[in-house]
Amino acid sequence: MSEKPKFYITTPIYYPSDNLHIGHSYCSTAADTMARFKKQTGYDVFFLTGTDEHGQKIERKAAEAGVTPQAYVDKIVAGIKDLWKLMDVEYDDFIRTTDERHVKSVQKIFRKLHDQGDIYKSEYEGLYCTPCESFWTELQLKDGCCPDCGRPVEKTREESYFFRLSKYQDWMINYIKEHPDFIQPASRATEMLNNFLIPGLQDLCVSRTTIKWGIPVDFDPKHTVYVWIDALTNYINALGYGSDDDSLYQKYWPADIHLVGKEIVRFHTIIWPIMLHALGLPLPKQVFGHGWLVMGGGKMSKSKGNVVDPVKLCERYSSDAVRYFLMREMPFGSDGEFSNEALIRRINSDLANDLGNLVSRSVAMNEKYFGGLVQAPAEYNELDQKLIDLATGLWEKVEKSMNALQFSGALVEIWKLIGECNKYIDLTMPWVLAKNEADRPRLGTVLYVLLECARIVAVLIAPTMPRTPERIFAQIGVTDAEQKTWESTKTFGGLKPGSLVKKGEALFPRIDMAKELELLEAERLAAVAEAEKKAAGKEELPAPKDEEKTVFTQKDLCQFDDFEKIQLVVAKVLKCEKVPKADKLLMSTLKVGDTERVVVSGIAKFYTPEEMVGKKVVLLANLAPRKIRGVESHGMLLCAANADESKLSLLTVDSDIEDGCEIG
RNA sequence: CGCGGGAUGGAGCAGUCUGGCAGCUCGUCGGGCUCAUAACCCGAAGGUCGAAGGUUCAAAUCCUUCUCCCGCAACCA
Repeated sequence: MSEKPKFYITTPIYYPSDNLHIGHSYCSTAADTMARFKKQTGYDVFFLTGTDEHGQKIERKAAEAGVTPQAYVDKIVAGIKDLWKLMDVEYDDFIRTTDERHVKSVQKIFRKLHDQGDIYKSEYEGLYCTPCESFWTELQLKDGCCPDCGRPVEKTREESYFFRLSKYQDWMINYIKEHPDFIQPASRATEMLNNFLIPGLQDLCVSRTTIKWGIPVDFDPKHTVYVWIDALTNYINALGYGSDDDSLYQKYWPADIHLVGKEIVRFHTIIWPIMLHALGLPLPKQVFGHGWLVMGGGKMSKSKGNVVDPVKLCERYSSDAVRYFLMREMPFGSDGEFSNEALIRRINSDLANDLGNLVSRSVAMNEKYFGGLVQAPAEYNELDQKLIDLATGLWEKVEKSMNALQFSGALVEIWKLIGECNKYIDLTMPWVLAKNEADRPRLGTVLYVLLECARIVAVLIAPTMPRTPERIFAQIGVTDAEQKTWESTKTFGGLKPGSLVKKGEALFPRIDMAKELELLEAERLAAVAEAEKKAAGKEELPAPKDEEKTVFTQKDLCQFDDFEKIQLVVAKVLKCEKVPKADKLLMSTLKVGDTERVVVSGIAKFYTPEEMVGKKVVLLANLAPRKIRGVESHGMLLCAANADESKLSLLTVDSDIEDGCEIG
């Protein structure tokens, strides 16, 4: 018995702080398509996905919802699993970082790295700048002082465990240079080397004492394992690495492909490999960083109402259509724009007009002219042969593209055959042949060629569109398993004469673009209104329900003397401009009584310089000056901001009062 | 001078590594066909390939400089 070659592919474990959007679907669809393709071409495939459930953000979200973190993620994860089911993402395992198996293994790995000296406890002696709230390494210090503010750094009592990334830096650089296929697309490798590796790696903080929702360090329980070791090791923990039964690990590791978004390439190509190397384990063969789906109006965000919900799209247009669009629209690896218009255009032209209509007309003619009975082909002429050669040679081109993860390229090749088939109908004109009894054999041959091509197409699109092939088979009269194998596309004649074709409903009904866009736009507006209503409700009524409450945690008490030190005054904005080479900073010239001063604030994302001018704002006047991006800032403008800083509001005075007035 | 990516007919993209008539899809216009989901097939219009300079018999492609866009990093007293 010959062993099948193995293939292990993973998606990132997604962060279930909220429902997933179309970007996550994109990544998972790609992984699923690849997994299906490999299965179809004879591999023993293991496809892993999952969720990364720890950390502060989820802790906070759960508190806002008034439930435990576990209950919170359980609910989101259930939704994620439903989504994958809806989209036919067929994983072999779904790992959750709250799984017992994962927790145990993380603790074991942490301990092992600690015992062998790769993880150490640090005290930060002399390396903390209190005003900057930043830790610095020896290398970063300027003349022994904080490189940011130039003030002396202090000691801190806060302790953390650190992973010795720096120790492996040179090894990592060499590895990347010697394995050009390790990071794909190749431009990402350059980016990693120039941006992070060559400037030098810092040791990585791998534990926190301030976060409670996470995996405790078993030999030092006041520490919680911080994201890196927790999240990244899922790829081996899911296989049972280090457990009583590590047979899956033995069989499938190292991974053939880690599919990741470009934003996390860095973690997967620097931190993760070094971790594995330190553990004495082999590295994944390839990390592929795919691009993002960007919206016309910029990145997706709730308040813009441009978050695309894959559930809605799949329900409306079928998951196969959505999967096709995602895989076809942009070359894998680069960014692509998502729009409803583009989606509908693809569905209409590629799926309805080209593929759906081809099947429909071929089947209809066979029914009309032969009562549905598939004819045995007579001799093939030159025209037939050309089409046949194209069809039977297609698998090779598709394999080549698919193996390079060029999903769109593979689909383009398949659609060339579909196009040629449509042309073939025009050239052979079956409806003319049908008029002449003598042409019956020729007519039968033409229709056979068409139906057989449809069969080949159906087999080849299966990885991307798992449902459509069966619908095509049902119409063209394919019933046997061996007519559906990858192998069967290499020779012409899989379709059996004497089978019965049967016209079914349209594979992909045409969509009325104008009407549909209008509908979708109306829905979008409704969603925005909903979001705004929610946001407004949040401000007016402190806590209407268990929904979206802002958590308030009171800090340590402060004495009146402490408060007395602070000098707040009214200031008038005379002039305001952007700080060059900084997107978040505005530089305002303020009038305070008979004096003027310049203050830099991180509010450029929320206010334009023009609208700042003339405002009467609240200034913290006696704050020590600080140089920011080359500009000396004398004080701070008071603002209110929510936790994730998606909203910010400048404090102004309620009625007209002169600048310079004290507040207190 | 932080790092990287991008600029190609109305829209979206390929081609750039390895120079050799500028290509694809959608849209527009004209024609054909009637088997089919008003679909399909053929043809046409439309681009000085972001700008300038250079190398070459020949540049979208190689070199230099510049402009604009997008990510990452930095920045939020």
